[in-house]
Amino acid sequence: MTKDSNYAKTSKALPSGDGKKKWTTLVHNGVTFPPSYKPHGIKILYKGKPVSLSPEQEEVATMFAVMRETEYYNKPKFRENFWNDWGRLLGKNHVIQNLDDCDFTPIYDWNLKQKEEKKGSKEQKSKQGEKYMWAIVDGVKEKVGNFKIEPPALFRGRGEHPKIGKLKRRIHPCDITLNIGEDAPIPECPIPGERWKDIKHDNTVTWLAIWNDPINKRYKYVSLSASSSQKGQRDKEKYEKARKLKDYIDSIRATYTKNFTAKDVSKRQIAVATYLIDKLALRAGNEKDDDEAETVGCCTLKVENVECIPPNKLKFDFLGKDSIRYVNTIEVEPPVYKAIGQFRAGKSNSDDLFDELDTSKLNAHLKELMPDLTAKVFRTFNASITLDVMLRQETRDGDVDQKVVVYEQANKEVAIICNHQRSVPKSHGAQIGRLAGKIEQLREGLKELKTNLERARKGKAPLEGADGKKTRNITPEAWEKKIAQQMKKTEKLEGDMKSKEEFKTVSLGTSKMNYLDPRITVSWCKRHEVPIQKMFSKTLLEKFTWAMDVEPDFRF
DNA sequence: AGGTTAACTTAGGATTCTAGCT
DNA sequence: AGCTAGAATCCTAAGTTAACCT
Repeated sequence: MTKDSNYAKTSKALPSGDGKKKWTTLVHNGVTFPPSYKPHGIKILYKGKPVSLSPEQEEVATMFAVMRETEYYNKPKFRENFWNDWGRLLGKNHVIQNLDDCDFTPIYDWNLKQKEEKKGSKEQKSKQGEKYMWAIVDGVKEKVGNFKIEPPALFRGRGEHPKIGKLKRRIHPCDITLNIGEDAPIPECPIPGERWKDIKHDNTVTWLAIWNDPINKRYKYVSLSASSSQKGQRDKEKYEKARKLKDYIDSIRATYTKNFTAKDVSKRQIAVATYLIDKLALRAGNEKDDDEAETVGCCTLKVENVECIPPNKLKFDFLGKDSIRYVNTIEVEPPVYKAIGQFRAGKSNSDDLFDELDTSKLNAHLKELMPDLTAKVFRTFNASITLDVMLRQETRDGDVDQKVVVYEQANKEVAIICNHQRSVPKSHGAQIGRLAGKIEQLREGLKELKTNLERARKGKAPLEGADGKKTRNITPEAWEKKIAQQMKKTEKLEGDMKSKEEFKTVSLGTSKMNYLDPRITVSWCKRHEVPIQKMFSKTLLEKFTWAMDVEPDFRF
């Protein structure tokens, strides 16, 4: 027992997850910290003249300088917030009086060169930190997820976040509370002369370390990796709950359909909101503070986010999680159309569509329909059932690659339902260009082949190739075969190009990682003799170990 | 009843790795 | 062998949920 630690006893925890016991023994080595700042001494220019900076001022200037090629750099809010924090470090009487007269090019160039040099000498990928990588939970060695404490940086919030560009200060051991087994040795603080904030022994929670985020008023946690049995267990429970929804969904749908026309507005709003969450896989939509980006989910939809298009279509247009835009026009049952019209009536654009509703009321209602049901369960359900049904319907006998295409098609459908997007890859334009070029080349080649076919039919020798090479003298049938091959090749490339264009903003990974019950994929692989390695990367295989022994006839 | 806090899941972008090409 | 596109992994922001507080 190490109850004689020098650390203050923490007062009883407030809400702590579900309060259930998460482990019996827990041993780990704490966390690591980024290296302290090494000043480079490169001077920036102010109104064209070099300026010396203190190491602290230089560190923050460097964070800004290296972001020159990012979208953030020219955002007024980003510059304003950065200048606020950096200006404070410079002090009121500093030579530098405004940001726009600063030229960070010397530091930017220095950084480019550093990166180049690092690439050249790809040494030191040493396994330092190896000991931090593992925890022992109930006697089992498990991987730790994120034992590296976040380095200081300029805050990169998504979308129009009011705090972008603010300095996220360095985290020290005195910010970190560790959670560890009572009998485990307390990890030595990795920074000499410093000490942890606190040590806890709370086995009702899963985190190993916690600190307060300096930018937003929220906690950051260190916990086990997704491959741990603890996380695996939770993951399985999540999918089991979503499967349970299958038994209730018909009655839930009947209930909300009936309530589309309820007299009570609140009841009607709950019905329509539940419908949207079910049909469109919308997120619940919690209230957000003024110091966050303005995004919405179902319960926080504004009047301006939903347009009624006669006779019975709704157009949704809003910024959701991560400020990703959701645009979708759907046809709805007339009672839904009518209800939405009623909710919009007499309000201004920025008013709440569901003024009688919030996530706690909604979830409270869902719990009456099915034990432990919450809004997010519908997303999991929708995604997984879609994959299960599509794979059963679409998979044909054939080669593995064709089956994988079917899977990706289903995966893509899910990603679209869930609105999982990515930004267009930088090289997308070039890639499309290259494909188009190849297709053009093939078409030219095709012309030549056709000419030669005609000539062969007339008994003439083939033309000299465009590349100046002599072409063999072959039969018309052989030319026809070549032409058919070439056309197939062209069609394939055209297909590639079309799907590349279609997929350019669709992100498949998020649903695979978080929404698709891995047992659907594993059982499908077993039924169709597709190696599971083809579907899951190494880390996903580790995350989904709990699903690997599923029966081939598993249905979600 | 509504606000706050805590804990855990989900998310896209950045960075790093790797396989399949010249 | 060296390059590079795309995949994999890393990073950390931004959601959801429920219990507690007032």
